[in-house]
Amino acid sequence: MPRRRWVGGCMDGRGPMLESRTPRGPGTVGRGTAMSLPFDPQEGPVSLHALRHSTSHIMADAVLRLFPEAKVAIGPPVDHGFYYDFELPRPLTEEDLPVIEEEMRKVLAEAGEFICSSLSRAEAADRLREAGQDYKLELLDDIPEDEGVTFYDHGTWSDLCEGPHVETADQIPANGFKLTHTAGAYWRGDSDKTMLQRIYGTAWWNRKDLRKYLAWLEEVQKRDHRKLGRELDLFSIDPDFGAGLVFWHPKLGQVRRKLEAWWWDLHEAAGYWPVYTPHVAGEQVFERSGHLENYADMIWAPMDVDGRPYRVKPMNCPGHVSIFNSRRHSYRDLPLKYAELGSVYRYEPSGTLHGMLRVRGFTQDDAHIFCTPGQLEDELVEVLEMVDQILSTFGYSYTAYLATQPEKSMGSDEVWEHALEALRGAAARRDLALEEDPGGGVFYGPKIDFKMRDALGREWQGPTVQVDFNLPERFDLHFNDADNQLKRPVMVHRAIFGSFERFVGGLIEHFAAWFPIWLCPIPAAVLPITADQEEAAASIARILGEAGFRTALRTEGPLRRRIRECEMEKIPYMAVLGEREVESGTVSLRVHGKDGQEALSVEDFVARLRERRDSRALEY
RNA sequence: GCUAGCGUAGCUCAAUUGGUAGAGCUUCCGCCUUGUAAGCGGAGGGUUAAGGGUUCAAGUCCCUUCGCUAGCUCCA
Repeated sequence: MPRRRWVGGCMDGRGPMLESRTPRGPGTVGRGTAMSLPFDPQEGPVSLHALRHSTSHIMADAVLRLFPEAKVAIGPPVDHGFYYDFELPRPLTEEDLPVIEEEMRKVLAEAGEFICSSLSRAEAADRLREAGQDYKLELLDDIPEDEGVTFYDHGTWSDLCEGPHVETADQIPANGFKLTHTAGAYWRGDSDKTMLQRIYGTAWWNRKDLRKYLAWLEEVQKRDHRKLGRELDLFSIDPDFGAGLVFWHPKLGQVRRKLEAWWWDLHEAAGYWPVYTPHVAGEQVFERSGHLENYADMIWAPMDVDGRPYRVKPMNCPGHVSIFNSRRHSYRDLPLKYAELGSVYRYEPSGTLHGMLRVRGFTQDDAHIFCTPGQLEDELVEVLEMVDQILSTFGYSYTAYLATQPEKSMGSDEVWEHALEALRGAAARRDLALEEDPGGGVFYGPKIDFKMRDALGREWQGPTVQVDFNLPERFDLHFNDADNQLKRPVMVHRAIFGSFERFVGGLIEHFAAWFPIWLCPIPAAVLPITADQEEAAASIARILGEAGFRTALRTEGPLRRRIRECEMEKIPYMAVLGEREVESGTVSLRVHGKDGQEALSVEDFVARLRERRDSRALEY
């Protein structure tokens, strides 16, 4: 939640944040991906937050002038801007936005001061009823009896609102805001309630900041993994096969292979064992696991095999549990760590699908740790270590959130306490700061979720480490302890990439598809200037290929054109070969993102590629 | 799933008030022999997402289905 700072106006408005709820929202680029834009800490003398909130009032005023019969709902500030929800006589189109903006400038010219006033509930209700503002009346009803009711007025506009706002309309720059898009939004975020029309806008202290933000948005669009995926032939989705099912094309397949190989290396070194489990299972498995009961909506419909219902797996855990349960375990066996790149299928509503980021079939980098309660903390330390190693390799910074016991949960308080202690203890040993998310845990156990920040400052849902009390109970897991008593093992569920689809989709945007050498599908191109250098070029390409670097040998067409083509294909290294180079046994190296060229020997070129690859360097 | 919008060649886009589809790039074939982000010429390519309807006539209007986009709800 963005920090709220008081700015001007009066202090009456201490009620619930009528309009300032929704930390999620707008800034979300690419829906449903759990990304949200960072809140810009750069604030002027008056809070940007207040500026945006006030701009949303100005917009509501303008909309009511254009549509006098409109009803208003809520209009909070959000990351980078604001929105306001309306019930309108007709659907809005893109063409309406400039018209509303124009009207806003007129409102701005006459708005004057933002005045806050405290009203009695009766007065407030009268005022809203008179205005026919039913949604606001509903909000009024929800304000607790012991809290004050405030209105914010400017010009002829009056709105039930907690504030805070700017002091006068003069503080809102006429060239610092822009309406960006419209969308549907349920009243109170409830899919059973009316669908309202939401208008999103962005607002800044000046034109320069606005332009900077718009340029940033443009960059976001340029990096959209769907756009790059098409342009660079990375992946596709074929409606004949089904929405939300991803085809990894050769170049992206190569990226994934490298990730997988590295992932397995790390896991083997950490004592995980690879396991493989079936993609379908008799329905009773998911009945017993509780998935059918708790996640019925996301499990694909059953298929009939010999008169018995089978399901495509939505999770890998029951499979790993089955392996664990296939024999008796001594405490000496523990911890047991099973790892699988497990493909799962989940039904996601059609409207939520989004490129590789939100799909219906995906592969998790899944692993389950079965251990004794006493081993839990050590195991968690190791997981946190691996999380850090993996995320920092890509240059992601991250924040960790500890989700504690929710109201509805299973397992004794004692068990929860032990697990939380282990999570906290592990974090402390790693010097990992934990943001608390009280009550945010899943019903079956506490967890640490990571949010990672990408090159554009956007937040993505990252790794997760969850302690699970549910499955060991449901599948009656046990091990024989040193005192010859059968005991319940603790089960830890963890994924670091999350899913390859989402993670790699994110990587495409994070790197703008300029993958580091160790992942880059085609790290180098060799370009002979004329046919006379073709033979030498082919030999260099062969040397690079033997060293493990896929290399493009491009001989057709003018050099300038080939360079352009390689640049557009995002090949970071281009070795140009002319008469001079062949004579001296060098290449003229053109490196993406660097000006000019450097001459170096073929050996040095290979050495440089090796160094970048083996160190998993982020720079070329 | 919901609200709104969209679906024209492999890609990016055109097609006056309904009058039977056009460009650039890509691809292919020639020519050009290239010094650091587009050399020149020619050719090929579309049952306008699919199906149905209105009309003398539908890319354009209506309906259904599929898919996509912005959000909402939900999620790895």
